[in-house]
Amino acid sequence: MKVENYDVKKEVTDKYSLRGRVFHKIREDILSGRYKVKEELREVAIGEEMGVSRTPVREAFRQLELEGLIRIVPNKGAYVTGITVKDVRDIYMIRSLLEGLCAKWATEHISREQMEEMEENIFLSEFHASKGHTEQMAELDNRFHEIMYEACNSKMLEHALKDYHQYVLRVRKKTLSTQTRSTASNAEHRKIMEAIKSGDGELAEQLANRHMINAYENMVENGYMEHYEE
Amino acid sequence: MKVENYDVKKEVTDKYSLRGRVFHKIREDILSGRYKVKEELREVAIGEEMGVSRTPVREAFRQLELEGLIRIVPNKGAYVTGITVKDVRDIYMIRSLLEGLCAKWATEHISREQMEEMEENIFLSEFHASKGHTEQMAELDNRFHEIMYEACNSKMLEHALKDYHQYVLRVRKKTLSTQTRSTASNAEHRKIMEAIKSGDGELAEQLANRHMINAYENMVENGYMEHYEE
DNA sequence: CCCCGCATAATTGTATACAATTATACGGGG
DNA sequence: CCCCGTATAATTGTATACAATTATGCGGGG
Repeated sequence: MKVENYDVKKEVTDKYSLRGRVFHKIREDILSGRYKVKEELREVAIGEEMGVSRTPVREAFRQLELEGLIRIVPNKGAYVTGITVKDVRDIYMIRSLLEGLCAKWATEHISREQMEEMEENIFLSEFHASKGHTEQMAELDNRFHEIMYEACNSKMLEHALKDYHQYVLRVRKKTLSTQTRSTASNAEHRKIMEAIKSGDGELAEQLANRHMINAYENMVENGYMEHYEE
Repeated sequence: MKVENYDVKKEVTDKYSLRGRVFHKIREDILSGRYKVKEELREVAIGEEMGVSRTPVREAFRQLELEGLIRIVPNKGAYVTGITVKDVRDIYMIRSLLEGLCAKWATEHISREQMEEMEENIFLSEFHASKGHTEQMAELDNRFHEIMYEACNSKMLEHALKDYHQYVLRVRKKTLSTQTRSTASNAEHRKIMEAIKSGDGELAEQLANRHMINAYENMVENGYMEHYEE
């Protein structure tokens, strides 16, 4: 039998099975903060809430554990994981390197459509920034990075970066609501885009690199790290 | 209720539940090559072989999917994933950056015991290399990297690197069996160790960086990439 | 001969029942 | 009053039953 679309690391896209729906719902609830850190998730409770049995809930748990959102203790239960201040720092350092690599590869492989979407993204970002539309700005910021992840032409790198991106998303909206940072962020996005467009991979790498460091330092300076533990 | 050992991303260590045993068994069978790439894994067959029902097998599947060893197609089945030539290349490029970062951080955080194990590891590697003990050499090579992962003092980075390491392990033994490469590899390990010991993080980073590139180029030159698809 | 449609078999998805383990409550001894 | 053991309840782990989906094989029409 033949299987197409052979991703090495496949994300959970099965939104239409019960397990898939449970997975995405719990994930949403964790990221949105409905479930607090270290809160215990009970299979029956979640199953009843969604009108399903424990079976799909348990399977969703197994996946959420490997996604890093919960931790399962055998014979005990499933607990929402916390991200420590150090974890966030480490992630940004790792991302700094990988986003740089991604920008370099994107320079070599970006398609016409992707380039257009990126330019459009920056145009819209600057527009919404001038209007103070924080919601759209956060959305566009996420999308900018995702375009780059997709453009780098590497399933492995794309998956890794989306993973980390998702991870720190719990606090990202707060960070971007700072007017000054979002303006600076937009300017950095524009420079990265221009470097990619001009075909200067080395420059794109350096800029993307620096972009992450700046974002991290801004978080620290503004005390956003206090949202995390330890 | 309190939960200790709060890893953000937890690996599957539950070896004593049925599901845990199934997980590790299937993983072994995939890595050892018993199951071929694209082979379909049937829940009942594996369950019968291990004398368990489908339930623990299914849960093990969900975890193996996110580990990237199998791919589950909804309502169809579970298939052993292949790694393409490009995937391997991408992983080595990513690892090059991350191993560098890891070496730099290890320089700052390595403990006395870890340093001793690392020196011992290199001593033993050189010994077994001179005797041509390929099995032990592969084991020690893996362990060298794991010591560094543990020494970097970052759960996030350690997890990511172990992940990638695991990933390319399917073909690693073959690579190391080349006498010349293993000698070169040992020399590189020694230099990395010495840089860490002397506290030169920048140098350790560069060496670890280069070490990965060399390992990759050696694979290509010796045609080991042909074990992969595409 | 090939292609299509339908019946049947095989396989996965989910629900439920029961077993094993762990948490909780209560009561007696110190 | 506290500590501890035991009984009970709650929760997770596994097996099984059934539903839904997909693969397979066969016969008829072209």
